[in-house]
Amino acid sequence: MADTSTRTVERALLLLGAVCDRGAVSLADAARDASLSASTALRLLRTLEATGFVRKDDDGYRPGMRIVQLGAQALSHESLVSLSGAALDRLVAGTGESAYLNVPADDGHGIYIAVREGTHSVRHTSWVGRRIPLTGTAAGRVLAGEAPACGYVVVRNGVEPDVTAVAAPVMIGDRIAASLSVVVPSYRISEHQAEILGQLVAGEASGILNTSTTPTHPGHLTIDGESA
Amino acid sequence: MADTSTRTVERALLLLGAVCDRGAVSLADAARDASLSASTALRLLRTLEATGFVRKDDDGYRPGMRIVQLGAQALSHESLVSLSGAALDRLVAGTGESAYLNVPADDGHGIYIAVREGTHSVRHTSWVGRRIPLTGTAAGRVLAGEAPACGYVVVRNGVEPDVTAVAAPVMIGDRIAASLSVVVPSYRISEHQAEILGQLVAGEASGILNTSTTPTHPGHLTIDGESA
DNA sequence: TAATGCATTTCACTTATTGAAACGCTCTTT
DNA sequence: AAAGAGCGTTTCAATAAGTGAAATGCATTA
Repeated sequence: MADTSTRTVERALLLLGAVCDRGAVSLADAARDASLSASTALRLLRTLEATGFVRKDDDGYRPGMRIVQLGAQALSHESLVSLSGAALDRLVAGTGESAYLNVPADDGHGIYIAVREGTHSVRHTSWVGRRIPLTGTAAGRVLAGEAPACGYVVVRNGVEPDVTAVAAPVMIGDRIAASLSVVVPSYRISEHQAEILGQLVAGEASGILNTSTTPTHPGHLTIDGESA
Repeated sequence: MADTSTRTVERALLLLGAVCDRGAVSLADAARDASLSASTALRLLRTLEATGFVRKDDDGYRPGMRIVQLGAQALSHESLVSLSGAALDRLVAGTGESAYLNVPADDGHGIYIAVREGTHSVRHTSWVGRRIPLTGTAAGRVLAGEAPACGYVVVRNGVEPDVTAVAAPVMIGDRIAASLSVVVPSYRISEHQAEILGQLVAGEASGILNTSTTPTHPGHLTIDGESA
């Protein structure tokens, strides 16, 4: 045994990842992806199939019901959604604008996994499950790892005209777990205010997975003479 | 080797399921859930942890980022959501009412994984990710396996007053994969019409995973003098 | 027809998994 | 305070279980 990991399980999970990444894989492709011999890959895929994590049809192996179930559970359960709830609430309370949490989905896209609508009567609106491209959006650029040193991204009038999005990464260790963002109608926010908002969002984002740091953000930001 | 399954992997996936089911488990609880010795459970959970499928915090083991990722991928990728897209569209086109797809989530609940809003100005509304109880809702009863022989469930004024829900199971083999449903404001649909709608929904539901059967549903249902 | 690629089965090798036992720890009970 | 119970963790010898090369049959392709 190498150190403290179970090779068989690692390989099976690798295969599971390969199947989910490509949507539909042949046995041979999956085996190549995971650098396994065909016989080993077959055996492991069969186990994954028997447990419902993948399913097999004419086009090869596909993600199965169980992974959808567990993913949906993890999505709705505590995990990031509940962990980020307080931060989202604070952002809405502090700015009156809509706040979102996104995670990477299939290649080139992310999805909304948590939503808090703003309190302004004119506000940005989206929904859980919505897909966004990784390019041209603030949240997308954060998920793509393009956040600059300052820790946040501001995109004015990107794929959605008239709106300004401010996003910051939620890190889990050294990986980007999600993007926390606030989206504002552009007419309501100056570039300077967007920078300040960026710092606020970045602060909240870094606090989400830090149970140690007590969230002591003043968290009040006045945009265009309106406060919350 | 028993037949054609890898015990180690099966056990690891069992643990993964246990963790996702409960949201947060101690090592001992997880081991009990999966009928494993503590040392084995520990080793497997560490492998799951190293691969990002679970994470460990002060409260025990929780679903990790990777399961959220893969679940989101499977959700957006082909899988049920896209497979059911055409059926949902047909239901909305044929009835003007909102149509939904639900899967089981954590114990006693299901969640919406696909949504098509109806075209009537007065219509039922929900969103992807929303949780529903398994009791008192048509979709829930379907997911709980309570669909009668006729193949669909009608619930009038259940947990949500004033609405009538009609749901049918989407089967994958002999298991219930999801619930397909149409939800209508009660004042707009008679009991007789609800039964007809039930047959329509049941027909669409059975067709979702049947690539063989060409979807040849007339699919036009007139409710209360309005047609789509 | 031959050649290539895939899915599948078999099987001897031995590697990697296993679970009981023991340890330190923190609570709770006596 | 001492004893007891439960948890997370580590160790280790036994052996159960996973491994991959090779062989097979079946499609496609040249």
